[in-house]
Amino acid sequence: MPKDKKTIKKVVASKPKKKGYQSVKGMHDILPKDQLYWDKIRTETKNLADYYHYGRIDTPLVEQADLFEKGVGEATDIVEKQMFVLKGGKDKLVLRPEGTASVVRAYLQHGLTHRPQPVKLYYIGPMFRKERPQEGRFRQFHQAGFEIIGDGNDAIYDAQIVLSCYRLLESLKIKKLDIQINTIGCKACRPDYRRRLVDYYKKKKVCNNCERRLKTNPLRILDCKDNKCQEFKKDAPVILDCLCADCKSQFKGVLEYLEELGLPYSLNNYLVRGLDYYNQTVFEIFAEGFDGALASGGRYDYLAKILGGKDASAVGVGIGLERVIAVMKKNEVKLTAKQKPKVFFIHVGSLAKKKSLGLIEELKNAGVRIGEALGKGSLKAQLRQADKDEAVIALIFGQKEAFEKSIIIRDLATGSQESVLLDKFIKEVKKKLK
RNA sequence: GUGCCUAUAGCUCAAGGGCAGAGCUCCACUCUGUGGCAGUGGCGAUGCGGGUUCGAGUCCCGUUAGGCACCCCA
Repeated sequence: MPKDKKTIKKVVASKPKKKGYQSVKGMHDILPKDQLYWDKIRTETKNLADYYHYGRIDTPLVEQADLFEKGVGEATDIVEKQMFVLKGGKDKLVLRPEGTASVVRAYLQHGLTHRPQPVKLYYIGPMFRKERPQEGRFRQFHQAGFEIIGDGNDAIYDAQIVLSCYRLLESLKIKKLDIQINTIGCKACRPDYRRRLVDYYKKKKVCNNCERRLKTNPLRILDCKDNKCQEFKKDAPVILDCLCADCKSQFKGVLEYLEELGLPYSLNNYLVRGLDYYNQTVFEIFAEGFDGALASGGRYDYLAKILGGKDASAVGVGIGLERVIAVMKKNEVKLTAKQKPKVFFIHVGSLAKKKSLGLIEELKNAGVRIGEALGKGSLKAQLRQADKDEAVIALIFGQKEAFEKSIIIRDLATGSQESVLLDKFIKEVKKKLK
């Protein structure tokens, strides 16, 4: 009986269980089409790192939760609620939410403290934070990072980190870069500033969020978006007035180096960072095409000590690669795609098909890159493919050719073709390509 | 984590509660060993699970994913 077509379809379709799997929230596949961007980023990062002598370091994706709780800060959102905690086992393990703590851990663990200081390292890899995803913010995302560890808090290292990051973004054709920079003082002077800030804001009617920030992280009040809070900001104490002599001269030094380099920076006394380990220099880099920061970093002189190691001043930066790619796409940065092969191999018939893999090997050994559609049966389909791939010449190898030990070389633009013997066809192909 | 918006074919988009459609892509044929162009045909979808209804892509609830604004951050 011709029952309703739709009903039949539904019954059939619903039989084989569910529809299928999809990648989990905030985690994405990177398809071949997008690998162009990633290749570009990887090569530019490596080139720059080689030039400035950063050694590559890869640390595990999984670390002790402790490392970040101590390092990044117990009260930060990242640690408090954004870490992926692994179930099972007696240790509390987490997927790393950022790179710096791991790098410092490795620095201490492997005695890099006994290498010539400073130790300069770079990394590139995935990080994990359990946030609500939106554009430029994912649960698995990638960062490239540069770190300079050891040898005191010389301002020239801060400048070199900013420079490295800036040049990398430049090499990726990201335009209208804006470096925002600030200092947040040190153990000696920050508490003083913090106190003055709290005293000031305690008397104001700040928004609910800032009410909370007042207790957890008062410096954060400074970048509140609430209108009233913005107003209060005008008369709020300024960090620069509270700096100790060392912090003052350190910051001055950083700015002087940046000026010497001609890097365009703007002073932003309201810039603070969310991670606890920062001190003195903090900076973020912005570009047209994305609202948030593309990269951010700063000095973290206390981290090594916090992690139980010896004192080691350090400065570093992390670059959000998905954000970089978002900007590259908006700027329509052109990437040179891998050149398509100009020669296309076509087989006809089973005998020829049998010999085709071997022939292609010969061409490969001779350095001729080749396109093919070996699984397709008809000559027509293969030629159509050759056309789509924008091949210049086609090599047609059929039953007859297999017997005669020859092959047809066809010029795809003109349609003219000739048969040549197999022992000299490679030479002919190379001649045609010139 | 909070609030709001969205979800139809591989892609871009249609369909007043009443037969799920188009363009592009892909595949095939016209042309059985010769491509592009053209013509013809084909594959292929209402994210998932419930509910209301004679009838749901359309209305309601839940869920998953995406986006926006927060929070926060790369």
